[in-house]
Amino acid sequence: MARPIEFDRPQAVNRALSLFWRQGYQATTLAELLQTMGIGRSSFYAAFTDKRTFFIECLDLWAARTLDLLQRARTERPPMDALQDFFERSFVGARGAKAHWGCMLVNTVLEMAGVDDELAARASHHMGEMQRVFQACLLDAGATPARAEELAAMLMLFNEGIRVSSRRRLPEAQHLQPIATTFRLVRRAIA
Amino acid sequence: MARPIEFDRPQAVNRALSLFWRQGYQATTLAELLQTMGIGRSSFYAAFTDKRTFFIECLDLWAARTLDLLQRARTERPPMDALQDFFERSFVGARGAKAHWGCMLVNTVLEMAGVDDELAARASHHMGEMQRVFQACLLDAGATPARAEELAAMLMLFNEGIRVSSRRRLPEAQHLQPIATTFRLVRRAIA
DNA sequence: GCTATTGTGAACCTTTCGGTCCAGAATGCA
DNA sequence: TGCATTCTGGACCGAAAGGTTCACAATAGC
Repeated sequence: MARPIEFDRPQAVNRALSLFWRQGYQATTLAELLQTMGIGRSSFYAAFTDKRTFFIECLDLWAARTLDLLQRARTERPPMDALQDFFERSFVGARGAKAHWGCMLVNTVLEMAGVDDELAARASHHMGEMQRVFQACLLDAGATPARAEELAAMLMLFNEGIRVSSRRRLPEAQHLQPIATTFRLVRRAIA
Repeated sequence: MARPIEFDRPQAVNRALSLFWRQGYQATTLAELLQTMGIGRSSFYAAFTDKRTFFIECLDLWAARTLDLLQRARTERPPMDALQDFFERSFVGARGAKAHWGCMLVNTVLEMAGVDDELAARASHHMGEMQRVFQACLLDAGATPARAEELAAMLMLFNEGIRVSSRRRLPEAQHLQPIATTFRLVRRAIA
């Protein structure tokens, strides 16, 4: 054997993911990626094939993590609380700035639809998986199957809206109040 | 005097606007614009300064037209019907394909936030104007001022969601049903 | 019909993009 | 210690981006 990989792969991926999340695919240049990741060009191409392939890896990772977060919350609290928390966290954001980055899936759908439909479709597919978890939460909360499906579709629409809104940098009150309004209506529709 | 402008300015702007609407700012190249508009490079720069300035002109035009459409509908039907029509039209789309282009304001916010904040803020500002019209419709429909403000914020969130969803190319039923669900809830909240 | 004026097309420029290549450095093993 | 292996930094590349320049062409006024 010879020289092993010298950079911290997961850390480098994490840093790059943040860039893609914040700026999107097109606006993120290779030079920025390399600087953020702290590696050279050839190391990048040796490890990740190319920019587009690497973006897909980041996208899938983001989706897996978000899905996992939602699933875990579902085991720790009442299902509707887990859902509402998930939505509110989209604004407050665990670590400040990320609150304004929206949802990488939504960002990707809007940026790439009509430009690179394969990327857009992949992001859209992950959103479908999220919607299924919404539906499962609503079922747990006692909704009928038909009602759970209907409300899950509505919540996904709402999720998309929230993720757009969170990129607008409005006063925080303008964000949280509509969530409260919506969940009040949804909870009532289940009961 | 000498040679007057030889191309049809409004027509050229319309064609370019469609490109920007569908593909966004970054993915639309100058070469594509020129070909679609049917003019040469120097004519473009003479008439529109540069790509970014021209994009702003298109963005403002899109916003003005959409606002006008909504305002006009408000004078022709009951206010809640005008609103619901506006939302449903976002999917059905007067002329087919445009239904999948979403909302140029939403698209711009998501593409440019964190990349060109001035463009994102301008799009966001126009969305604020739309929200004020939503609010006026709700007032006309008999909501109290406080309730109208609350529901308008919720509808704007919904609008954002719908415009994202419309770019996902899902089966049409998956679109229209959540709108019906939502408006059922909103109408009940007013009464 | 001549001339001053001004819009136009095409060639050109600079920068930056994503991607390739290669010499050399750092390791594991004999 | 020396050799084979393989990862790395940086120079390099062609393509394409947005933007500029300029000679020419078409008009209006005389």
